[in-house]
Amino acid sequence: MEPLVLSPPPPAADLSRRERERLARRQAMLAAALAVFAEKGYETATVDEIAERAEFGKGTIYNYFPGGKDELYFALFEEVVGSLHGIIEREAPGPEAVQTRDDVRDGFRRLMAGLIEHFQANRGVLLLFMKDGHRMMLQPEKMAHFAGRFAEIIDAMAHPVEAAVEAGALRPLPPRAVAHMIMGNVRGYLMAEIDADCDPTGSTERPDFGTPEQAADFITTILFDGLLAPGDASP
Amino acid sequence: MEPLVLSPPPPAADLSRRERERLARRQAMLAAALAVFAEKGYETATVDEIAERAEFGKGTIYNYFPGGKDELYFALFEEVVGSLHGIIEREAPGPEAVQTRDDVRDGFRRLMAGLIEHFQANRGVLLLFMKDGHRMMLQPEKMAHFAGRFAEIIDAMAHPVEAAVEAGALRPLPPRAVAHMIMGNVRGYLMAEIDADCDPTGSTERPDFGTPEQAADFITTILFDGLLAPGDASP
DNA sequence: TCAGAAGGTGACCGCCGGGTCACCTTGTGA
DNA sequence: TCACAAGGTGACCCGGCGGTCACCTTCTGA
Repeated sequence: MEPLVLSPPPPAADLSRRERERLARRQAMLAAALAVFAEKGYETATVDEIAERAEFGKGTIYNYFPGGKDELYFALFEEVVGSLHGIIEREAPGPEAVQTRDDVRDGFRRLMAGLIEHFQANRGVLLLFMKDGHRMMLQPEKMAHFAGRFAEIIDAMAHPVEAAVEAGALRPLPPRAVAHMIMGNVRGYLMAEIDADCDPTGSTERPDFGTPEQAADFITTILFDGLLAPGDASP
Repeated sequence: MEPLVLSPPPPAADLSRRERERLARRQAMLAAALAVFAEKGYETATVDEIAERAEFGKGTIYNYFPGGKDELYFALFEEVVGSLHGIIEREAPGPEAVQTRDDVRDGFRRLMAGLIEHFQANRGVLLLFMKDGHRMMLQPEKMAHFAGRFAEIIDAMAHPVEAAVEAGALRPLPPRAVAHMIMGNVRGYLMAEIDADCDPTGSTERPDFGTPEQAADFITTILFDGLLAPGDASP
């Protein structure tokens, strides 16, 4: 079993043994739930299997997550969206680092490499999003919440884009649309990799750039430099 | 209810009335199934609802699709993958139309506009893919089939890319990887549009280029010309 | 008009999985 | 060692859904 993101109790200091154990069990359940959701998708995953994989009785799951399957899923979603947000805030280039074309190019290349590395190490997380991200549009009240969280992430990415546009280093395009594109391409690359892994026949093309750095280079070349062969200045 | 793709009986000529009616009913069932699958996703969709929306009894569905839910889904998938393939084969620029940088740029811009237009008019189709495309990785024998179909689509798109690379109009990058990126960006744009539509709060950014032409322009600019502000020749 | 075929129908079956709760295990303090 | 509390457990309940089939409607041809 992979380690998964699932921060080990982040402010875990000075708690009674009881409380620490309770927290640890909670984490174990979330880890099992992530694995099962990622593998089966929300609908097909069963609480029984989550309980079994976490090595608890089904009832115990409901002690920790009275909301059952739903609550497990949403708790995971929060952790995941939080870590994604964290990576972007931490690794995105600041306004001072996007003044020149070379800087902005390199800044985003590094950010993308970081995202790819993170999600390669935590596939379950990505699959969780990809397989069931759309399922929650069925509950309007939750949809609003998730839309908000996603918007935060896009915003975090759009800020350096906007700064770069203002500095004249990037084309004057809508920053959030550009942020969307960048995120979408990282996601697309990761999904292609996962598809290739799942495909026993090998007819799905495996991206032939193995390391996060190579993948980020590829995406950066296309998105920032453009597909067209270099010649005189672009239009 | 939208018209949906679902080709009206393509070689519908000279059939007995019985046969024509049977075909028409089959199409109606597929259309209903597409609507329900797109709305609910495969797992959540019920055969009862498909039957109800098609205005048939549940048993009748099983007369036409003995395999039940699965068979309906896969029949749809075939239709959809076929139409996608058709669009690409029809609208992709031929080898003679990708010799110069301007030609290849414009050729792909038009192809992308065509894809976007098609999927905007047939949202259900896109959602069908997006929501449940990954579900079938659970059945290895079917997974192989779908991987093959997807590979065909990527291939169809990779051919003009390869020709353009050979002509020196595009950077020398792996053609299939590039094809993947182009498809991925079209898909990403469409998904963003759908997300925005589904989001009642409006906190999801709506892409502010309404027509397929504008959207294709945006994607073309980024993918082909690059995000970096034009200056001296790109690296 | 009627007999028979073709085929649509929905009540019904059985399974499956989310959620509950009475029971029992484990750990604690006296 | 015992009594009690804390809390983990899984057998059980029940609603929902995929799939079936005996029935009935409808259409056809004589």
